[in-house]
Amino acid sequence: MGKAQPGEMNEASRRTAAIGNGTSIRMTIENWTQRFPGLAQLSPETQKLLLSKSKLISVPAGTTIFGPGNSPENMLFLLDGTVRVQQVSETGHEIVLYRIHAGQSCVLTTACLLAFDDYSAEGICETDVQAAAIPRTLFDDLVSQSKQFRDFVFAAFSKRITDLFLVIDEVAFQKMDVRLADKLIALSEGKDTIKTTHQKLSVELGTAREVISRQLQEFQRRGWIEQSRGCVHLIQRNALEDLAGHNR
Amino acid sequence: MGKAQPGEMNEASRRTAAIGNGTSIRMTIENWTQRFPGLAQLSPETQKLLLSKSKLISVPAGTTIFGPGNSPENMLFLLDGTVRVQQVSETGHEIVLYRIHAGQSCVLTTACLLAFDDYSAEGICETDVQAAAIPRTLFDDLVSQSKQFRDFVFAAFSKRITDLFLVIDEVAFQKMDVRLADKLIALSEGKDTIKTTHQKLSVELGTAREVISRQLQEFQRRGWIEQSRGCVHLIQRNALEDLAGHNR
DNA sequence: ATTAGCTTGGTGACAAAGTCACCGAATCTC
DNA sequence: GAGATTCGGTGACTTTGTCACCAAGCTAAT
Repeated sequence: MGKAQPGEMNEASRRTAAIGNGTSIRMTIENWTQRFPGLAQLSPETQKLLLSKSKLISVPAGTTIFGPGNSPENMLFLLDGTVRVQQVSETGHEIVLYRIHAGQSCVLTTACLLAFDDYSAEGICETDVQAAAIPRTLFDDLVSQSKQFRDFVFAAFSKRITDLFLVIDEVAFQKMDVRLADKLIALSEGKDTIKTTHQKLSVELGTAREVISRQLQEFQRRGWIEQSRGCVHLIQRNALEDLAGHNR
Repeated sequence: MGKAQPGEMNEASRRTAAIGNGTSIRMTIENWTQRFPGLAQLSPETQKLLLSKSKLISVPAGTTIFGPGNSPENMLFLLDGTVRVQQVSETGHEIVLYRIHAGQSCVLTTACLLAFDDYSAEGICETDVQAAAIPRTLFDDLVSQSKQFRDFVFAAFSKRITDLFLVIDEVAFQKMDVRLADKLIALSEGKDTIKTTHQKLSVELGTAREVISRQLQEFQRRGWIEQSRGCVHLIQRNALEDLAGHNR
C-alpha cells in the first residue's frame, strides 16, 4: 500500500469506549424519548420503562464505539452528535457507509454485530456524542410489548437498507464529479467552509486521493470552490448543486 | 441510451403476481416451518399459528413479486426457488443486489417497501417459486409473541445488511476480473455450464456488456472457459477460483 | 531554534474500466 | 424465407484508479 496507510489516520486519539462499564454517565436530559419522533408516541408506561432502564452516556469525539473486536453490550439512541460508519476492505481501502445522526438509533449496526462478528464495519464518533444506552434485554422486551417501538425499529432498518441501495447505485454508476459535488454540499451543512482533507474526502467516496485532488482542482478552475490546507471553501454553491442534480 | 434498453429485457414474460388475491394456492408441504432452521425452534403453538394463518402460494419463473408500484400485502417465506433482487438506476443502469434462496424470507425487502415506496428495487423469480405468505398482522403478532421469531427476523435483517456491506466493498474496490470469476463460480452452482448472456452478467456486476465480453475473451484466451451463444463453459474452475481468491 | 518526521497536496505516466458508435452473425417470428 | 431482434465483437476515446515520486506546511523532539 505504499507509505500512506489509510487505516492509520489518527482520529483525535481514537479511544475505545467501554460502553456499559460505567463511562462518564451524565444526566443531561430527562425526557430524551421526546427527541425521537418515532418514540414520542410510545405509551407513557413504555416511555417510563425506557427512561428508567436506560443510561445516558457521553462519549468524546474520535471514539470508536463499535468495530472489529468491539461489540457494544448496549444499543444506542443518539441524542446529540453524529457517528460515522465506515468499512475497511481487505485491500486496505476505506469507504464511509452512512452516518447516524441525533434522533436515530444504532440498532441495526448493533444487531449486525451481535449476529455476525466477522463484519468489517466500525462506528466512529465524529463529534462529542450523547446517547441513551439500552440493554439488549430491554430492547427485546420493548419490541415484544410495544407496537410503536416495533414500528420504530423496523422503520430504522428499512431506511438503512434503502439507503444502502442508494450507496450501491452511486458507487456503481455515478460519475465522480457528481458524487464529489453532492458530498461537498452534504458535508458543508449549509456553511461555506468544509474542514476536511483530500484524503478524508476520498474515504467518503471510496476512491483515491489523487482523484479527489484533480476533481477539486477542476472545481477550483471553474471558480466553484477555493482551497487551503485542510479546507474547502464553497464559492458557488449553486453550481455544485446543479452538478449534483439537486434541482431535478 | 442507444438501442439496447436494459430495462426492457423480457424475463420470460414478466407477469406480475397478485399475491394474496388467491393466486394458485397449492398445498404441497404441510410442515414448512421445519424447512427453516430459524423457525423449527419455534414453540409448537407458534408454529401452529404460522401454519394455520399463512397460505402456500406458487409463482411461475419470471414473475415480478415486488417492484415499483407493486408492494405485496404479505411477507413471503421462500420454500423453493430463488428470487433475484435488483435495482434500476436513474441512468438506466441495472445491478443485482442479492438473491433470496429457499429457506430465507423476504421480510426486509417487504418491510422496506411498506416503509418507503420510493425505492427502486424489484424482486424477480428466477425459477418457479413456492412460498408461504404471511399477512402483516400475523407477522406483527409473531414478532411480539415469540422470542425465537424475533431472533429469526433480526438475524435475517442483519445478514442482509452485512451482505450489502460486502456488495459495496466489491463494487467500490474489487477488480472486474476477480468479480467476474467469483460470479461465474457462484452462478455455476457446481455445474460446468452457465446459461447466461454477457448482458445478464453485466447486470450481475453492475458494469457494461463490453467489459464482460472483453474479460470473458481474456479468460477464454487463457483456456479457463469456452463460450457459445448464451452459454459459458467452465474448463478450469480452479483457475477461476484462484483468481476469485477462494483459497485464502 | 533547528531538525527530523509526518501530513497534505501536486504531478506524470500508465493501467483498468466505462462509453459510444458501429458491425456481423445467430436466432426468432411471422 | 424475410425481417426483426438478440447476442457478441471491435476500435477509439474518456474517465477513473494506480504507482512512484516530490515539495510545502506543520509538529514534536532535541
